[in-house]
Amino acid sequence: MNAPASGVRATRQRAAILALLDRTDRFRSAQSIFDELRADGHGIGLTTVYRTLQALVAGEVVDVLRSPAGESLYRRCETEEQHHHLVCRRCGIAAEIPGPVVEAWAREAAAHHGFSELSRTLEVFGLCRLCGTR
Amino acid sequence: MNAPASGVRATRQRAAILALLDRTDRFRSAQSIFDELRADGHGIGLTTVYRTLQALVAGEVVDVLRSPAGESLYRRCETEEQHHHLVCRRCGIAAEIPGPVVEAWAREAAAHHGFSELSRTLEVFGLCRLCGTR
DNA sequence: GTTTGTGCAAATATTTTGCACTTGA
DNA sequence: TCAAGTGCAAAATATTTGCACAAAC
Repeated sequence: MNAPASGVRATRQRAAILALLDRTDRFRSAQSIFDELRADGHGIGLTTVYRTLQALVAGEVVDVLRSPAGESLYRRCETEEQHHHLVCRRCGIAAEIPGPVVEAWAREAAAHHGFSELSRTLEVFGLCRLCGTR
Repeated sequence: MNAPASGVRATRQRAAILALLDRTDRFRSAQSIFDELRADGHGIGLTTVYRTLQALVAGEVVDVLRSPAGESLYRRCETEEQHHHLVCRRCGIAAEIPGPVVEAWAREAAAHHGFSELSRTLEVFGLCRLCGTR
């Protein structure tokens, strides 16, 4: 009657993805993560990259956002608290900006209109100092 | 030497799309707009729906946003001023909420981090009073 | 009559899924 | 052992594009 010890397994692929995410501070697409891992000689499939990222997002280990172009971009969270991102649309570099102000504002607006079960989406895209200069 | 009067042409299809958008207050997908027009007996192609919506967005005649599911949703703007939306994820109904607070906040954060050429994305998804009750 | 719009079919892009095989605990 | 993870190929989804034809001005 032992519980089957269900849980996440420590695989080579998962470790490689986490390691890559840890050494970058940019939002990356699944494809670009896949490409880099392949270039680094890791054997991994694109499907696995997608599935692992999905799991990491569900576990709140990484942040996702959709780029204006419609791609999902992933990055490791720096803070535990809820926050938003200021993302460079050219290089993907991002600053985390705290969100209490917007939070309060959104909650108030929602209450006013009788909305429930909110899920916010606030991402500010722009050009970072470096990319904006070029 | 007359200028070729370049501009948007008043076509049957364009009129049908605008009429539909005028008589609804929900965010609609291109596909659902297409389906309804077809059901109403209008001859129109999905491609045309996409292309027309694109043009209307460019002309700032309609608002677009991406649903959490990754679809583009379209609705006619009610106000000229910049604003955000509180969108029901079930029925697509939406309230427009003014954005000066968030605007100021975003601009400040951007300035602080040296970002330029901003484009905000703030949409709050939730369940409207009706859908939340059911 | 010329330019812009239309619509089909095909292409693209991103992400997901079926399924047989591998691997970690 | 054996449930969980992997990866290929194929499917699914949403949107765009090439091109011949039609419609607007």
